[in-house]
Amino acid sequence: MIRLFKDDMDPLLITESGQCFRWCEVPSNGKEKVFRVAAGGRVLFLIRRGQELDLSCSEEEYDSFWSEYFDTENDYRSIRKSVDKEDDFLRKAAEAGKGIRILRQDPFETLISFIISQRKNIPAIRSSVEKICAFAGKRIELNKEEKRWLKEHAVDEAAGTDLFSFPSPIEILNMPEKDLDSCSLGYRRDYVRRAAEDAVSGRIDLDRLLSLDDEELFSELLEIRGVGKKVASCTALFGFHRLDFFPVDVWIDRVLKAYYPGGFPFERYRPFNGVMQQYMFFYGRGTTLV
DNA sequence: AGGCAGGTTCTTA
DNA sequence: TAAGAACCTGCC
Repeated sequence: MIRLFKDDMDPLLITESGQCFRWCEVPSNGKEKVFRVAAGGRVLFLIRRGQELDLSCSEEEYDSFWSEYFDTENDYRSIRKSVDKEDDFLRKAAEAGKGIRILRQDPFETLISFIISQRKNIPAIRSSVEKICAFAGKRIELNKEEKRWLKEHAVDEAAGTDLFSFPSPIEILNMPEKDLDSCSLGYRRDYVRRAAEDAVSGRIDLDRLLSLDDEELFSELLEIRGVGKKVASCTALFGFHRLDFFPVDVWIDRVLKAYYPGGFPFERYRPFNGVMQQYMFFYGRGTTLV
């Protein structure tokens, strides 16, 4: 199906944005880049043509799941427009990051993914996450229409096979020890297992966290082993869709030091500081900072 | 071959 | 309250 986006939507930038680890470009013999995302126990393939998106899903599935996942409620163009004209760096960053959206990802998947992310580079994070899915997730089968879509767009069949959902807490808990050991988690393994245990036992109640305000949510996330300020902010921003969180990692730290020695104007961009963070992260990583 | 990667925890002063 | 070391693993 085809969907027209009124504002920003670029699968390439989202794949590279660092907010998600299960987006990727898949090999295709066609002229256009084809992207794939696994989320919510489903898989979707996408091609962008300007403002248009060619999607492998049905209209019903789009309306019932992907539309919300893409956060179509928010107008990112207007958020970009709010950038201070005098702020040269942020203006350029927002222009370069046009197409990034903050996805509405699953809280548990986001929590585990960012626990894994500490002291790892992005390819290593992706690799660990995929291994966990393959060991403990449920296999995702494509239906006829989706297979036909792949054929029509000259996508290698392999891109649609051996796909797995991100496991639930109980599925992670049920993993044989040797399987979890094979996910290259290193010292993060115990954090992951413990978070899964606590989610199963109810010591961590993600549904309850949904109802908390930003400040309460943040302090509750910090209680989780292996979760510090950075991981808690990322989980709140990407997993709970709290758009005002502003995770500070090594890249953002460099940006802040180089361009905002007097401090970043958080008051100005409330409640969308997290969106600005994404632009700054993306642009800062792509540019060489002094 | 040794250092480092989207941090957090633990120890020490 | 703050600085410093240790931590798994893979990759250059």
